Amino acid sequence: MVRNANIKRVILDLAESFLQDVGYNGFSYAHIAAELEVKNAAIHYHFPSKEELGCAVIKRYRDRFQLWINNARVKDLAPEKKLDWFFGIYTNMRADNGKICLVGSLEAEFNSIPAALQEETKAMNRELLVWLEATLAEGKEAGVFHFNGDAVGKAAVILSSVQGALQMARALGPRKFTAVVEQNKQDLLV
Amino acid sequence: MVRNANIKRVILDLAESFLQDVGYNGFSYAHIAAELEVKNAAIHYHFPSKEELGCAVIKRYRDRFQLWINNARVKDLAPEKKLDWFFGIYTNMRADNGKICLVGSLEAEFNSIPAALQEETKAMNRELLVWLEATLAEGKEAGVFHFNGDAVGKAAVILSSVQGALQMARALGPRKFTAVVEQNKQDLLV
DNA sequence: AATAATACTTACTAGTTAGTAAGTTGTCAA
DNA sequence: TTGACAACTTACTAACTAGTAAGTATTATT
Repeated sequence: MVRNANIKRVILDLAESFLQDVGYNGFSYAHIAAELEVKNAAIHYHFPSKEELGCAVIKRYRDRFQLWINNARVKDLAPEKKLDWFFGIYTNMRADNGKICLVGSLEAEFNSIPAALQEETKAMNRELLVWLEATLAEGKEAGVFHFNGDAVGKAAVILSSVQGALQMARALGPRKFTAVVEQNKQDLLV
Repeated sequence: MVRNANIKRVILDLAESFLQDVGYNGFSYAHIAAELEVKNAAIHYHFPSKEELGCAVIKRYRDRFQLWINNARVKDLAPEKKLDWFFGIYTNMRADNGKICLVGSLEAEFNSIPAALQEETKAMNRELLVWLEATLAEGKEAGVFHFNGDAVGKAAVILSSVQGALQMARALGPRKFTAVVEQNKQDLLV
């Protein structure tokens, strides 16, 4: 029986969307099943436990990110264009729809999610930060980015601020997120 | 019967701690009751609904913040000392114990919390940001803070970055939070 | 045509959730 | 001493949670 060949992908899409919208503790198998007009057990057939589903979402996201940063379309960009691409990821999460990033969502609920999902979250955050550190160092070296201290500290400020800004946009409106991105760029470039 | 005269305060303390630890969807009346060695219904007696309890936590926090910023011990400080006091609030939340700020916790779960709690969260975030904007503007005027653009944008970056950094500290360790605070200070002062 | 595998549904469990209604106990004031 | 009130407990409900076991229908393979 093949009702939907991409059912596994669609479940992951929905889970990812729910994570960004209501968080890990905010959605259930019933929510996903209802969207797909199937029964709860159908979701359990594809992802036996919620922990596995959550981990699969993050694993896919990590793979996606690694594919992008190793692709020539990003790899060969100038540092300031790389940064624009990076901010674009967060902009495309649509703060205007109240979505936040996966890292922020999972870290906010960190102490009430399964251990395996905590580990995936750690790995994802590390990978994002490592790439940003390298990009900032590259840009400083090239003389296009200007900041005091090392790239490690600056990367932490930028990543945590966009993560926080997506959350802040829920309370204070999506323009708050745009303002944070613009201020970060201004801090680096002027 | 007066078993504990401060029971209401103790419930608020516990609820606040749970919010910072596991989030609104991560704790229940049963968790609070267990800590106090009473039954669930005892908590409902003091706070009929979880929504009211959540709101009461935030109201108390807002009052506390207003009291501090209107107190001479903060009001009369130099801008850079005001900022140190402000960062101190977040440092005292103890990132090393995996705690995050209330604003970040509630905004991460924003789309799955009651409307009244969303409003409290909005008000709290606004008040923090307004104070930070004024302090940054005051410091720039006095020549002790240096940043491009206006205080509104810079305040948004700083506030969202410390909010995000407390969450990031869960995945990458408490030193990540310290690094973000130090980088923010360096960006402003050097 | 028989068999096996896939992708489900039906029906269930045990645990947790917020919340309520009614009864109990201790304290205090008239 | 009586009664009112505060602060509970007991006992419950209806809804939801993740997860499972067994059965069913469709499709692919031999």
